[in-house]
Order: sequence, then C-alpha cells, then structure tokens
Amino acid sequence: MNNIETIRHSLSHIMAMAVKNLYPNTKFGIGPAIDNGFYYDFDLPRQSFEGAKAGLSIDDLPKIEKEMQAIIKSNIDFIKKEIFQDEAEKLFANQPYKLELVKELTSTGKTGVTIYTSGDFTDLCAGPHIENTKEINPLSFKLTKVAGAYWKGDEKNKMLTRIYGLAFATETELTDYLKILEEAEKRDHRKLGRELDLFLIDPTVGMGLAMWQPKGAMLWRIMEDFWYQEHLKNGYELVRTPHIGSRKLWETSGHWGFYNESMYPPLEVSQTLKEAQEGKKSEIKEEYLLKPMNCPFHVSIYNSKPRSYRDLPIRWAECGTVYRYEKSGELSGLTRVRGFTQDDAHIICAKTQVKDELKRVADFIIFILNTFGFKEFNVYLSLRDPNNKEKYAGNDEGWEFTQKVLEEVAKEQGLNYKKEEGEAAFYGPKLDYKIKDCLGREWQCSTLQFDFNLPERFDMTFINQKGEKERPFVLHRALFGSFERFIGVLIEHYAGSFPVWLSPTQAIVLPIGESHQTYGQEVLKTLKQNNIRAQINLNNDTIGKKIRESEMQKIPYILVVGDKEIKANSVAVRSRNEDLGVMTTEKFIDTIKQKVETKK
RNA sequence: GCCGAUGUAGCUCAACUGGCAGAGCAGUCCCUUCGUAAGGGAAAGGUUGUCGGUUCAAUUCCGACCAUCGGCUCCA
Repeated sequence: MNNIETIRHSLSHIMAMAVKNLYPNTKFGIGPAIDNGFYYDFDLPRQSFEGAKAGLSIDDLPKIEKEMQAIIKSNIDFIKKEIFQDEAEKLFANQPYKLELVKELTSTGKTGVTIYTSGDFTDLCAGPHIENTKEINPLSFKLTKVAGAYWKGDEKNKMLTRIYGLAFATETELTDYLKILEEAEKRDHRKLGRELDLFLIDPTVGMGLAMWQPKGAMLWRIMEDFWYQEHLKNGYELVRTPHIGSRKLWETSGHWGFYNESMYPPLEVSQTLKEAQEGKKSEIKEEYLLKPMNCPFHVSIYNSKPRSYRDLPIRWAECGTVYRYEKSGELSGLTRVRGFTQDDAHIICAKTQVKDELKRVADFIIFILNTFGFKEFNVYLSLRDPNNKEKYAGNDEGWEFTQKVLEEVAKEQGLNYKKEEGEAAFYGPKLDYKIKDCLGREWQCSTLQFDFNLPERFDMTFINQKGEKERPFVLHRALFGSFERFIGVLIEHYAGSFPVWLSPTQAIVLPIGESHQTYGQEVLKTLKQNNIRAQINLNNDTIGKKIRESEMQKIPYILVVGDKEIKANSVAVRSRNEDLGVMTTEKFIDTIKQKVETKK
C-alpha cells in the first residue's frame, strides 16, 4: 500500500512526462506533492505558429490529463539511481533549472544526486516514488488550475507555468473533495456580503476600499463595543490618533525607509486646493503620509512627557484605520484590502514585565478567538531571516532576546506553534495566529509582535527605581488583526448564519395578514425597547414567502403573528428551520437576552 | 506588479458559425390578506466594463486599457 504523498509526488512526474510528450522543448522546474494533490512548474516553449498563446490555459488541461491517463495505463516503472555531479551536469545540460539545482545540491560537499527515471523522462528528485504507474488509479486525480509562479518563489526570477492537480487514493475521495469545494464556494464572504447586504467594494470609490452597509456596520459596531468592554476589563486605556502624519514622523519611525513599498505616496501641501486648481505654483512646504500603522502615534503620546517605572506597564488601545498600498493583484474581498481598521494596542513595559505582558496577550487572543467561535487556528512564530539582516531594523542582541522570550511564552502557553524564519516584521519577531477561509487559505488575524525598533528610534525612556533613564520595550498586538479581514473569515466561518449575539438583525416579525400588522408593530416596539435588533416585514406577500426571505437573510428568529398570537399576547417562534412553538413576547425576550449574555 | 481566465439589467444566467439584446428573481404598480421556504397579473428596467480598429452591420472578430476571479510575490 502506497502512501498518498508518494502517489501525489509520482503523479507530478507523470504530469511532467505528459507535458514533455505534448510540448517537447519544455524546461522543467520542480514538482512536489502538496496538501490534497501536487503541482509542477514548467517553462513552456514558445509556440512557433502565429496567433498561438504564449502559455497554457485551463482549456489545455483535459488534453494533458488524457495523456497522463495513457501513461499510467502503460505500466511504466520508476527507477532510482545515484549519479555523480559531473554525470548529472551532463544529463541536465539542456535543463537550466535542474542544472541550477544540481549545482546548489553539490555545493555543500555532496558528491552526487539522486535521479528517478520513468519512461523517457528523468528527473532530479530525492523521491520516494511508486514502483510502477499501475499503482495509481487513473480516475482518482484531476488537474485543476494553471497559474504563474516565480522560479524559486522569487519575483525577480522568471515566471513559470504551474499546473495544480488534486489526487487521492480513490475516485470516491476525489469526488467527495470536489463536493466540499463546491459547498465552500457557497460560503464565500464576497458572495454572502452582497446577498446579506453587509458590505460592498466599488472600484469607482477605490480598489480595496470596503464600504459597510447598515447590517455590516451593525456587525462591526457589536464587535467593537464588545472589544472595548473587554479591553477596559483587561487593564487597557483608549487613545485616538490621526490618519495622517508628517514625513518627519515616518522618517523617525523607520517606515519611510523600511516600509515605503506598502505606503501611499505623500500628500504634498503648500497651498489650498483652490490655489492648486487655479494653477498657482509653489514650493512644497509640508508632506504628510497616510498611516500604514498606528505605532508612531502611540509612541508620540508616550514621549509627550517624562514617564516613571510606576506608570508601567502602559497598555494603550485604539481601533485605528490604516492604509497600505497593496499591489493590485493581491487584493481579495475583505481579506486583503487597502484601507483597514486594526484593533491595535501597544504595551509599553520594562524588560522585567515583558514576559507577563506577552502571556496576558496570548491569553487574551485565545479568549477572543474562542468567543467568536474559532476553535481551530494555526500559530506561527515568525523569526528574522539570519541570512538577510539588512531587511530588518535593530541589533542582534535585541533580536536574540525578543525571539527567545517569545518562544518561551509560546511554549509555556502550550501553543502548538510552527517556527518560520524570515517571516518577522522589519521591527521585530512575532507570534501570528492564522485562521482558514472557506477555500482553505490561511489568513493572519491575531498577532503579537515585538517592537524593539521604535523605542530606539524615538528614544523612548522611563525613569527606573534607581533614578536612571531606562529603555522600555514595546509590544504591538491586534486581536482581530483587522475588522475587515476578521469579519471576512467570520462570515465564512458561520456561512452568514451568525450567532444571535452577533446577528445584525436578531428577530423579524411577520404578520400573517393586514389585520395583524398593528399587533406586529406593538411586538416590534417591545423588542426594540428591550434592545433587541428587530425588524418587521409589512410587504403584501404570503406568510410562506416572508418566511423564505427571512430564512435566506439568515435571521436567527422569525416571529409569526396572527389571530392566535393576538389572543394570547404571544409570538410563534421559528429559529433557523426549527419550530420553537408559541410563547409570550416576554418569554421570547428572555430567551434572546440569555443568548446574548452567553455570546451564543 | 507577474501568469492565466472572466466581464451582458440590482442578482443569477441566455443570445448557433457577425444580422433589431432575452428570461427568472429582486424592485414598482394592480389584484389577493394568506399559518411556517416562492399566490396571480401588468408596466418598467441595457451606450453588452471602457476606448479604439476591421466590417454594409460587432455582445460576437482584433488591439489597448480598466476591474474582478484563480495562482505567484507580498500581507492585518
């Protein structure tokens, strides 16, 4: 019995064989097994005839798939061989990418490499592989997409054509997985955002700039109110800061130098808009930049007066809207936008307090994620790339201390984290919490970051017990990450059926006929007086239709009122396809209040 | 930004190889006043993403641009 990983990897070779048969002069990149399947990167030959497309498109996949099936059916062996460097270089003389890899592999002192031959295709590969293609069910894989991918993942390198495939042990598993993907599409937050009237993005307003409709804005408000309450309980204070800051501020913070690729260009101010429209010329006097981060403002507040060790730790929180100039192709719904609001906070503390503060935040993050229904997420410890120190601000000692203490905290909190070198921010290492979206893509939401860059750059100090100036540490953290992204994954997590405490509309009153409208209005009024977010549907429609519409809007409670309910001063409650029977309005209010209380 | 695909009414989609752009839902109006997922009817709704080209004629063919989607890179 073969490991599915091995089968996936072998399928990537078989795909390469098929591509080689169909496009003889292809140069090959790499082809690994991945979650649920495999891919292979190709540098395809230029089509000689006129009018031919440069690369492959999704329409070419069935052809390649057919060729792969033919290869599988001809029972081809995979043969492993160890060869020396000079042999390998000769073998891959016409394969520049393979040659590059051979040279890399042997540069570390290894004398030879492993190759696998299947049919007339030989690949540089560590294996393992199946022994013969007859071990593969030709119907249990499917090529799914064509994409561009940079050689070695570096955007300075040439872009190759990557073909992705899905592969499972059996045909049933494949069709099941395709069904899951289809279901997942239905909970896409971009689709639900439109259907449920939560938010919209209008290119005329600007790419990656979300606008919130009443229901979406209500959801945001509920989250924000909850957030403030919890922060006050947790010993935070609130601050507020502007959306733009002078060039000088960003030069001091280091963003001007380290973060300029992600910032909107400066607003150059020297005159009024009117003067500018009239074509008056003048010298630039002031330059402002839209803030990509809130940190420098919080630091400026800190530095506005001398601080004592007695003031520490300081915990300052702000839901601050920031703007980042993301490349156009990177934008995606709410999960990747250009303007977003971070639920930000900075904790300024002495070195001795760092560990306790980190632990407090780690606990806070888990509390928030659990409250919003996320029980599954992946944690990453993002460290500096030790081979590329120019990318980062700060000195070695700072990095060593902060990376060490962050890892200690991750361990002591029992987090099942993964280390990732080269993923740190330019100003410090971080602990990232990523949540999966409906298509299995991971999005960084909560983050706990060290910043030992700002204290230096802004010369932050406090007076310690000995009466000496001491440098504080700055922790930067966000629990949602950003409202936009968090709401995006929240929509997908609940497929739009939010728990009662989060639902923008918690209940809708549906009078059966015209004669029940007055009573319906009274019920609505009572609900509103009890702080329940309720609506009424007075449309001239059948009760069946009104129920259908309310269900499609994913409103948690539907209250049908007719003659019977008027007589008993009650409501007939339906909750997400379930009949809860008739109850008094008071009883219903109690039910809903309890749900809100317990965040259900 | 790069590779590939897509773009028709508010939404979901039609329109064979170029020949007056259609339907359902939503919205509006009229009838109906209904008991747990769509009651009936009418009128209305469009510079086919934008700009240019080929043609007697372009939603359809060609080019450029814009936007969106799937990836890559990047990232809260």
